[in-house]
Amino acid sequence: MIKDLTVQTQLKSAFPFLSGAPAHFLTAFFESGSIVQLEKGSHICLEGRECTHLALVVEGSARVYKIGENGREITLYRVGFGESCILTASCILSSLPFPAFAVAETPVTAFVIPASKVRVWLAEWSAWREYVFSLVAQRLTNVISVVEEVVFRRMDERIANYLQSHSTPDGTRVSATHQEIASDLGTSREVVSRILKDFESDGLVRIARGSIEIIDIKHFAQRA
Amino acid sequence: MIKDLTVQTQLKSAFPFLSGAPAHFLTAFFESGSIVQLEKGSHICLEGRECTHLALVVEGSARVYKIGENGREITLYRVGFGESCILTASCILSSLPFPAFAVAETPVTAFVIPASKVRVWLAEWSAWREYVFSLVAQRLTNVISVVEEVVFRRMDERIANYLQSHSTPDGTRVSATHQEIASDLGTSREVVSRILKDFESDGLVRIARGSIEIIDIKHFAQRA
DNA sequence: CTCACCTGTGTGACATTGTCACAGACTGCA
DNA sequence: TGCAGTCTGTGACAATGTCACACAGGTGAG
Repeated sequence: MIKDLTVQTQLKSAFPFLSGAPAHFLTAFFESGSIVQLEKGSHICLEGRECTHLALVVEGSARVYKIGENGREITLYRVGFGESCILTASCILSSLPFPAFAVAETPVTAFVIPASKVRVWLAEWSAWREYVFSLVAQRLTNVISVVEEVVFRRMDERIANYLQSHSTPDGTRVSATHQEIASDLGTSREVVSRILKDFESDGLVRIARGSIEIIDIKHFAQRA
Repeated sequence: MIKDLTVQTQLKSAFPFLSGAPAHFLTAFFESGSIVQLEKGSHICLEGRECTHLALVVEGSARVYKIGENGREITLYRVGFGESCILTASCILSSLPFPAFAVAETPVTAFVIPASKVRVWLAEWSAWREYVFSLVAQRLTNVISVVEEVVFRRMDERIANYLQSHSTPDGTRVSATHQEIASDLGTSREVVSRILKDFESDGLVRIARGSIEIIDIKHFAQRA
């Protein structure tokens, strides 16, 4: 139950479908859910678990990933501001177990609503339905593009891309360990180290402990 | 518009959500759509195209796949009896372009309904909503397991699995060319040939043109 | 301060998988 | 029979994954 008006305002800004919602839905929405705070590193959903609640992220970011027997990982997608752990929704609706892990990468503030409400609102509340549907659809196309990357792209290209999209706004620095990059891309740390080393000897980047500096942005972009 | 009662019966058996549907939905359903026949090999959806209709498969099977620059392919999933090209639905709902190819693997009979109806019924018809939702959710978990396979499993294991799940009921024969197997698994024909050859020299299978015979089911199962 | 310890990175050897260029083998049809 | 198209086999090499281990930098305890 959310009574605090500033929190309500915060939720409205994160979830545009709330603006313009009929008053009774809005009331029901705030009444049914509650705000939870998750520490960095805490698990949100566990593989194989049933999902009884849906978490809508108000602040922070969570990583949804798969993990192999050997300990290698691959990130499927991230859940951030205004999004929700939609795989949960998908489990709620198809009654399948959750097929991956989700972990908070930063401290996460989320609004949590019970599965039963998720279903009911889908029937009655068109904006809610569209929100959920389009999120699931986006995840599907998203995961499909992960498949495409993994199957068809070369590792150096993928790493170059990764560095570009994770760089500081000026495009010169990336804060990440080799292991973190490897876990996102579904490869091993050694491979990342090796390829970064190649980039470095080509004069494209400078490697430091825990960060990479892109020193030849123009040529680097060609690799990506 | 479907008037033929035997066709209506056929549709009802393929799509259980029609049984027990309110009469006006049933009428609207049969009025809005039409049956199409697709030849084997014909394309259903093309990558990057917008989707204006949703196809519900009554008979036959279609393959949804990605294709890389080098011509390599990987199958994301198949659409068969009672299912629908749900990626289309997902495009309809999120207004994203279709991110893959779909092709009829056998002659396909499908019931085609316009995108506008898909949306309208979602709001009003709970059985329809559940059908569409759970299908999208299934695809999502499905594609996620493709990612898992591709990233974490060894090729020999994946091929062994493939042969098992595509074998005749008695589990002894598989009708497929090496290229077909490769296209499903997202690898190249040479790799499939090589690994099958290994299986053959281990006495597990016998290779013929266009088919593979599993001659040591017990030991073969251990590879999978 | 020094040392043990933890995390992050570098490296070589080898296995697996992908790519390329061909060769050969089988099938259906003229 | 001979030809064309499809399917499979093979060797060389490149890219990636795995394993074992070395080393470097920082940090806290003593």
